Amino acid sequence: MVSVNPFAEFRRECENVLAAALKTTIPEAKIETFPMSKPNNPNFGQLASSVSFELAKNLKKKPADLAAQLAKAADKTRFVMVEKVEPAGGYVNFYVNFAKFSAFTLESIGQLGQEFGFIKTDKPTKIIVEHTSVNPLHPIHIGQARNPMLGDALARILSRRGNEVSRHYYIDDVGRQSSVVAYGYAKLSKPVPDEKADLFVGKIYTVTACLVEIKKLNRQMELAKKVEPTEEVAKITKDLDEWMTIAEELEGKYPKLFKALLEKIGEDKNPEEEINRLNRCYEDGEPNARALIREVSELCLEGFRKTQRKVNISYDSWDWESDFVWNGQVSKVLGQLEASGFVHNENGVLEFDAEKVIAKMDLRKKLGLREEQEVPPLTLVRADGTTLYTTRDVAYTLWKFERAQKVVNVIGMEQSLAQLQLKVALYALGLSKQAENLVHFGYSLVTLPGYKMSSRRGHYITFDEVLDEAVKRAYEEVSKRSPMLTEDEKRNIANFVGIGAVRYALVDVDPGKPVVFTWDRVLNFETNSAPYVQYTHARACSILRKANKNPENVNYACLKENLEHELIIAVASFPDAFIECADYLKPNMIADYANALADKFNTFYNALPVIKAETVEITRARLALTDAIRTVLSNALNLIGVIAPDKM
RNA sequence: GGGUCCGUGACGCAGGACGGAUAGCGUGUCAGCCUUCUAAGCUGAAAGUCAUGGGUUCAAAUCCCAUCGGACCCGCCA
Repeated sequence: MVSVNPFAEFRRECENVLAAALKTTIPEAKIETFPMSKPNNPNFGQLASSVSFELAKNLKKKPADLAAQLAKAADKTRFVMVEKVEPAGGYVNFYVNFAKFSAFTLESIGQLGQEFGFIKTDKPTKIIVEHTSVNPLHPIHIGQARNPMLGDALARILSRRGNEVSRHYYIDDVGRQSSVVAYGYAKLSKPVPDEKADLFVGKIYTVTACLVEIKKLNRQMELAKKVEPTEEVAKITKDLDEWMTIAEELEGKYPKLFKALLEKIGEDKNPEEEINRLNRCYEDGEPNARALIREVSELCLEGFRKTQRKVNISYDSWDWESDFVWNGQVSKVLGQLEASGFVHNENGVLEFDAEKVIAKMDLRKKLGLREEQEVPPLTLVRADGTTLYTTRDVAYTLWKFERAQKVVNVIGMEQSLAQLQLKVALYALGLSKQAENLVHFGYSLVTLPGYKMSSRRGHYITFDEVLDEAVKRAYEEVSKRSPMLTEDEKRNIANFVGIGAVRYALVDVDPGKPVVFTWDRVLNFETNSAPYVQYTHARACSILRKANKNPENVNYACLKENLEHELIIAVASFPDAFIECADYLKPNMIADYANALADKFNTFYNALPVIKAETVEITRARLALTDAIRTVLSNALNLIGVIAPDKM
């Protein structure tokens, strides 16, 4: 007998037993679903129901008496995987028949192998997962890296769930920052990078942005002094101080580049204006602007792609934001929004009245908003006629929904409001179905101790740096722990250990919680890390390798130890964990699951011999168990994009 | 000012959608375990008002309200 979800079979049997018992004892009680939970103590069995507490209320009886009654009424002749049913403390406890359940579970895992646990959904859906989408201005920094780690894990998980998943990278090349970097790049006469391209572009961006900002502040200062000298001047002075400090830092870090840009930008009276003009030309699709901005963006993306290859992440589609402006889809959607009646002109700019839509369509509850919570309006178009990010995102979202039924946007929490307004815009356009299938998967920022990372200020640690350091540290570890390995082996191990450690560390924490970046957090090679789980997997492989035989005619009944039973339950529950993590989008759960299973296996490993077990029969059964654990660890790691090695 | 998210041993975290039995794990501290399948490991000890105060309930870390503390948002930025 093979099952895709062994534990669920057991649970179903318990439910049936309980339902039948209830029918014979208290036929008048109507209970649709039985509350079933895993007791935290194995002495209470493998599943427990607190149904008696609920019944007690209406029947005015003691829960303990009801539990006893129900347990007694359980029809033993129908038991397959249930061993016994016992009342305790008001609960009805179900004990699994391990002789049968172990066989059932381990044979299922043996049969299904790499597919075990990946239960397919009843309704396969086309899903677009948009993730990363770092602006093509600077290298991906460690704060932003949380995004692809989560996004890729989500894509893997949803795809394993049986959906048709497409991974999209949205290239935001229309924003004003793109014009900033392009302006600096042009001023330097389009230099050829002498280092990784995104790093190179990032330097130009930071220095240009800084110099332009200072120039702008200086001009504002002069104006402010003429009119109202006090408050305004103080604020500008403060900003100016900050940017001057940054300028000093940048000059120290990249003296040549700084000097060159200072000189070139100095030629322009008002760089701000030049940049705005470039931005306008780009949106208009003017050929020179197009060529220039696309060139810098491509340069930067070239660097991104290298980084992505390192971490084994790929995309099915690279979507240029500018395409939606140029092909008229943005203006088309603007027209539709205007026609919806929720857009008005306010001092020359177009505003979308999200609040009005919500009130009129009675969306507050649907959107999970409180009664009194108001949603601010969204500006769609600037006075100069250029569009804003969210406006363009509406057009992009419509495009996505032409290709998928569901869209998951992996975007930082700080954009929650914009994502909400985007959704409201879909409602305004009469696209309720799409709006409901638009998911904002938000996550909190990664900060540096003391301050926020800021690309514009050049304050960041790049993802590449972290990965390189991780691999370097992993190499030192391997060399120390396994000096006998060949150089190639060490390098290979260092690579998947280092990268795995970083991936795991960024996926492991609840996305809603902020992470303060420290090296030892990301480069953890001990318990609760990818290396720990990888190591455990390698250990299991090692045993199987040394045993050198495929167990046949296994007598699973000789797995009698508590540790073995716990492991059986743990692996049998993997499908449940997978379903939950897929349907509730909880990638971090998989990391926890893998770590918990590894913990249990390591305890088992230290306590009970496999190859040198008391009898050959036990060895065979334990090998089967070890093999199942190996499979499940590997499948779990696979979901979060971490390699499960045979050896390390 | 308004809103969203968060607050769990010294530190870092899990559990929270769906309320149930003594709240898990790691780091650090202390005491141990390599002639036995990989010590990136394991065993044991000390360490908790689950931010605070109310409420709902037979039962609250979990649900509701308030307060305090932290992060983020409220832009003709993205």
